[in-house]
Amino acid sequence: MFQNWKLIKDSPAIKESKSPFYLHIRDYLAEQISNKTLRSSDKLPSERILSQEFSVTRITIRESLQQLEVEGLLYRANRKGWFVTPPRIIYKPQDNQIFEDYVSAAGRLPKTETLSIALQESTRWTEEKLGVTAGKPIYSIKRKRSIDHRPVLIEEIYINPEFCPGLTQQNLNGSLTKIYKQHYGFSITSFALSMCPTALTKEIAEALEVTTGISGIAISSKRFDEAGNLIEFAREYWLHDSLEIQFQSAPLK
Amino acid sequence: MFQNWKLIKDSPAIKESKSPFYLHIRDYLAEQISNKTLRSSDKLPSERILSQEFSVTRITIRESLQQLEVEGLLYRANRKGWFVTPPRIIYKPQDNQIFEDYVSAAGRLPKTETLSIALQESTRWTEEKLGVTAGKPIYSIKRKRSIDHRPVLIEEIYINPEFCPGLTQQNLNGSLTKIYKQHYGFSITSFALSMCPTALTKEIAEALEVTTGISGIAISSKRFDEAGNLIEFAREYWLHDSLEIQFQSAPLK
DNA sequence: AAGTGGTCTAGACCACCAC
DNA sequence: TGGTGGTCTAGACCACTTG
Repeated sequence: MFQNWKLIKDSPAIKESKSPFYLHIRDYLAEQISNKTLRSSDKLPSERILSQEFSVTRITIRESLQQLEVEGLLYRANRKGWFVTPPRIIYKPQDNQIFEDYVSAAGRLPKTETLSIALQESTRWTEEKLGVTAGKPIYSIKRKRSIDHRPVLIEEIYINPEFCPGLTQQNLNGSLTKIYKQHYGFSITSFALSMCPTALTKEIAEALEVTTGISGIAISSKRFDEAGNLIEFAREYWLHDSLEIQFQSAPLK
Repeated sequence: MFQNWKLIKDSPAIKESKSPFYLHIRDYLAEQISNKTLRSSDKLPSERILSQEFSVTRITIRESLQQLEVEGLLYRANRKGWFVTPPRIIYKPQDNQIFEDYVSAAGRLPKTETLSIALQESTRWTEEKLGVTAGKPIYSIKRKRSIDHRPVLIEEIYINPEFCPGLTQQNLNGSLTKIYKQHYGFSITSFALSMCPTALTKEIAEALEVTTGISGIAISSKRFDEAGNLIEFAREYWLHDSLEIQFQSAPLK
């Protein structure tokens, strides 16, 4: 499979191209992905093998791999190796769609796993975000969501228990929106989002089984019911390579 | 200013912390930014100076700096050095606001510079995106936009000349929307956007005076007039550290 | 001309993972 | 236990920027 990977560093074509050799390796690997020699989720040979193949040091091959990581073509599972990134999922904020639904609609397999749930005292920070008096209890939920068995986001949700007492009794490995509707009789009808490229912290990266410090997208949201009550404040941390955000203005009048 | 930057690698606190030393340096520098010892747009000492200060090799200090770059706290101007990143600008796609307006409204200085403009033959790619028959002429414009004298995005715009003949005669260092309105009598009333984290190519990075391959946000858009005509197709490449995207659902009924 | 970041070599030891 | 990626040392030469 990885035979005949030859890219000659001292060949005239490369010497006169002026771009550094690690970018030639990058192009070479990108081509393998593009022509499907390397397919979605394939594991690459180890860094040491690759550095032998291309006759460079590990530092150089790592620059090529990191470049492809930034581009979203490759990812690494912490200490497990390098893999070809699966296609991005399309996220349409204005549709206010449920994760399970839009992932399934794309022909992929969604999964939500609850990492922790607690009824804890509101801090000054959650007080500010959620509008609950400091010291009062709020629900704090942490979940991990995967697509085709690859973890793609961690979310932290803070919920005002006034609107959904006994929430901890529910099965939270699905849509909160549905639980609100079925068990508490209200709907989420409006929301505000903020999306920001950031780096994934150690804690988030470990939960997603990726290397600390790679880039991600942080999405903060506030969600309201019909009456305008602020029900929850949430933060999602997505792998940067898993997401494409689409937006359309209101249709023509 | 950079005196007394001491962080002792072999101190017990750091040794027992388990995290790699380059992250301690990262934390140290992040703290200097947070407490305003290092301020927006300040230049850092050179990598060699920093590596002496912290008693590590350049490779290690570069890992710290690159980490802060991914987080958006530092940026580097190509071969000029490392600088503290200015605050992000907030971008609200649904407002369909003009760059000059939302940057000014944030108390910052916008600037648009036209890099090139041409009436060229439509390719298969632009044909597909713009719906113009291949071989027919289309306007192709490339612009650079800055905030407070820092280039933050490059945009490539492809326009169907059927709706705005003689466009090249206009001053394009401002809002195209305004030109459409004033000179051609139509308005942009709907649009579709797609936003995607990517890496900046060599060409884009050079135009923005940053290092090739750093992460960015690619925003593709199609914009339509009142009658639903597709006027233009555009691609913007933003520095990832310059942008926060905000979105709000329709107000309550 | 001096200094900067960009690229690269040739090693090393470690923590962790799969077998 | 052997191999992986993660971290780090101690250098080097180059292209480019700044004075």
